[in-house]
Amino acid sequence: MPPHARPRTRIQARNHETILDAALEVFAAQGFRGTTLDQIAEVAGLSKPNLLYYFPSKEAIHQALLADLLDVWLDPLRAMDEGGDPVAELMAYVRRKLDLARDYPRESRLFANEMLQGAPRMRDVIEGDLKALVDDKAQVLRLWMDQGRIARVHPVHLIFSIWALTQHYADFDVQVRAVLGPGEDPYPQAAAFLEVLFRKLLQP
Amino acid sequence: MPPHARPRTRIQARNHETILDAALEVFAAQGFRGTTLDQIAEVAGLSKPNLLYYFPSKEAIHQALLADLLDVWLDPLRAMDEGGDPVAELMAYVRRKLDLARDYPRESRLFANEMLQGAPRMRDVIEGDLKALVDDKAQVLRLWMDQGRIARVHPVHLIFSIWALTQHYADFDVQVRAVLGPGEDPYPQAAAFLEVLFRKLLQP
DNA sequence: TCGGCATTTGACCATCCGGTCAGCGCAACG
DNA sequence: CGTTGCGCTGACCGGATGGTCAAATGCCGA
Repeated sequence: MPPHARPRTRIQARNHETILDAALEVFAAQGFRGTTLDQIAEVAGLSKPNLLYYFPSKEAIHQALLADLLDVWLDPLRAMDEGGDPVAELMAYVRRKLDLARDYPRESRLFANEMLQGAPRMRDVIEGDLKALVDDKAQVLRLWMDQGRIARVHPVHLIFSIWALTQHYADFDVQVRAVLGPGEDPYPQAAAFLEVLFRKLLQP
Repeated sequence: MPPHARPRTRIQARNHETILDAALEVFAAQGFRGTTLDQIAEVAGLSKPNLLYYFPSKEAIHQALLADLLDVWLDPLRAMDEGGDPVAELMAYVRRKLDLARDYPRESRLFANEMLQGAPRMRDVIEGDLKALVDDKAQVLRLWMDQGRIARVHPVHLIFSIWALTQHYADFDVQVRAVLGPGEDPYPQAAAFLEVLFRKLLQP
């Protein structure tokens, strides 16, 4: 019987991972509908029926990727500590988010694809966990603003701006590199630029 | 003979437009591979063979959309005038770009889709016209910085930041609205937020 | 009114796609 | 050494998909 539950043997663990990695590659670039099982199979170096031995359907592979995604994605925001120094906490968040964009661009693009399509498979999480977390952190930001420790701006749009500016480097990588010219590494420049931008913005 | 050239009669003009509008709708949400001619046909209210009477292929419809796109997209940047007041010019660019995101979100998403896929059908334009325009405007920005009229930051990343922050509201519309809560119009808030952000960033 | 061209469509085709299934090779174990 | 069950595959299926075509319909000027 196909192991549609969590991996149990070593072979299952390895192939599970191989398939998810290949699927991430293709889904991130082509979106859900644009991706075929054959493409995933080829990237994974496995046969199509073998894919379906480990996952019950294309849907299930996609779901598995999305399920893992949001946790990793929101971790840096969760780490923002009310007790720390406001500017330092926010700058650390920006830096971690930019590192995520650099180190996990495929995950960023998978997420972007889902958003572009109207989040048909993530609505619940977005309106639930994500909104709750943002509301929570927005309260922290408001507190810091009330205390005069950072400038008063719309706290949710402040968070949006961090998302937009960091994910842009992963999602629009081709454009960024084409415009900067070959040989330029965008990320150190981006880090320096965002450092200045947010420091100025937050200055009370 | 099918009019695969530019529209000549009134009917051709109307149907050309109807098809492109419907195609924009679907391509923007599903990407190129994820879109089917049947979907476009249904949105357009035409039969599939009729679509192919006006365009030789699905590719051709997509190409037609992309060809129109970049011009509209880059117009506000082109309008940035070396002779004007630096901060006013940049703020006007931000505002126009945000208006574009609000009024033409489908175009923004079509572009985003293309970028996510690695710009397979736009590489040339990106590396050619787009890069040339950005290089040109970056020179203007450097001049303004040399004159001490705006703060010194990486000019290309400054442009990136305008793109990222404005397009985010179109591309991630679902997320933005879900997090802000129902009934909130993101755009006035975004306009106010970006006004503050860029004014502070540009302050010498 | 009528001839001719523009427009539209139903039927069709080859290919692709997600998914199924019977069975093969093989290692573990009695 | 036979059996059992995991991992894997070739062949296949029904439906979707991009595209074709001959024929039907609509529109317009002479």
